[in-house]
Amino acid sequence: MDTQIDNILKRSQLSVTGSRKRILELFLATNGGALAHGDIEKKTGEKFDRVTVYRTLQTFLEKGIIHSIPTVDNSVRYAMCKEGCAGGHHHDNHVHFVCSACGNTTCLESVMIPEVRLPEGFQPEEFQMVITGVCKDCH
Amino acid sequence: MDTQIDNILKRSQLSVTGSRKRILELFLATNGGALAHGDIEKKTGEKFDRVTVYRTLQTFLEKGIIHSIPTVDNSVRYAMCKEGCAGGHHHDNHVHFVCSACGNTTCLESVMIPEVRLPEGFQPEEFQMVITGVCKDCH
DNA sequence: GTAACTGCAAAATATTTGCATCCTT
DNA sequence: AAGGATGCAAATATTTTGCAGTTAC
Repeated sequence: MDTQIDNILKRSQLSVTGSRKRILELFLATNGGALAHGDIEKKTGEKFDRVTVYRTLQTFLEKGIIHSIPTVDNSVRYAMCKEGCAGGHHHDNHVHFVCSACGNTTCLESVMIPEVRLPEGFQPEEFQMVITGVCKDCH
Repeated sequence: MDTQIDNILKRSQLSVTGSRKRILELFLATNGGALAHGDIEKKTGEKFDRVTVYRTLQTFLEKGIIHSIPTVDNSVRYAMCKEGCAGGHHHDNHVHFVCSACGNTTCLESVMIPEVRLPEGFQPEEFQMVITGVCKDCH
């Protein structure tokens, strides 16, 4: 019997392997939160080679299973894509919230990015909005 | 006689030195555009030590002369702060546009970030909005 | 069995730190 | 003159690449 995780991988034509399952599981467990590369190494229990994590993230990114989130600090963070995200093209039009207290990034699924009017000549393709502040857990 | 550049540095209680002037000049010349660390090394004519660039950017950031811009790719980019940005606290509430063709980042000073309504318990402090697409020069 | 994935080693990059020297005030 | 800034060397950290061994299908 296939689990949800297996299905996600198969849908993207990826082999179902231990590390992929573990990492995907972590993303699901984080539930909308964002993970940096370092988080993944820690939270999986340091079982994988760092290289495998890099490659797995890269693969997930290409297949559209996860997307990267822009942050003001250097860190690159990833979060699971919701339905509607096909490989490459994301309709990831919700707001990301970075907590300055706990450092966690949350996808605010309920908050859509509002429309903006761009100056003449600018052709938008993708919108990203990041709000920094104090999240509801650190309040 | 003091130039604009000298004034900016003095206002932030920084010594007026060659590298700082050069880097600041570059930011002014970029006119709202954003620079990645690599751009600065290139465009100044490779005159400085890489370390100096790192430290200068760090200093400018602390003094509030520049701010960092979040991007979806890993790169960290910086742009000049406008008046109203004191050290640490920026009122940098305009939209940033990243061109997928030429790679340049532009501050769209005329485009304000619209208000959004956050879920209960989230206390916003800073808003960042990044739009990716094709800029007016690459159109 | 074959193609794809992983882990190890090592290379290539990027960033930080220490310290002696030089420049700004 | 004194403190801060720079440049060099080197230590760290991060990310990428090659390849042989292993695993999924």
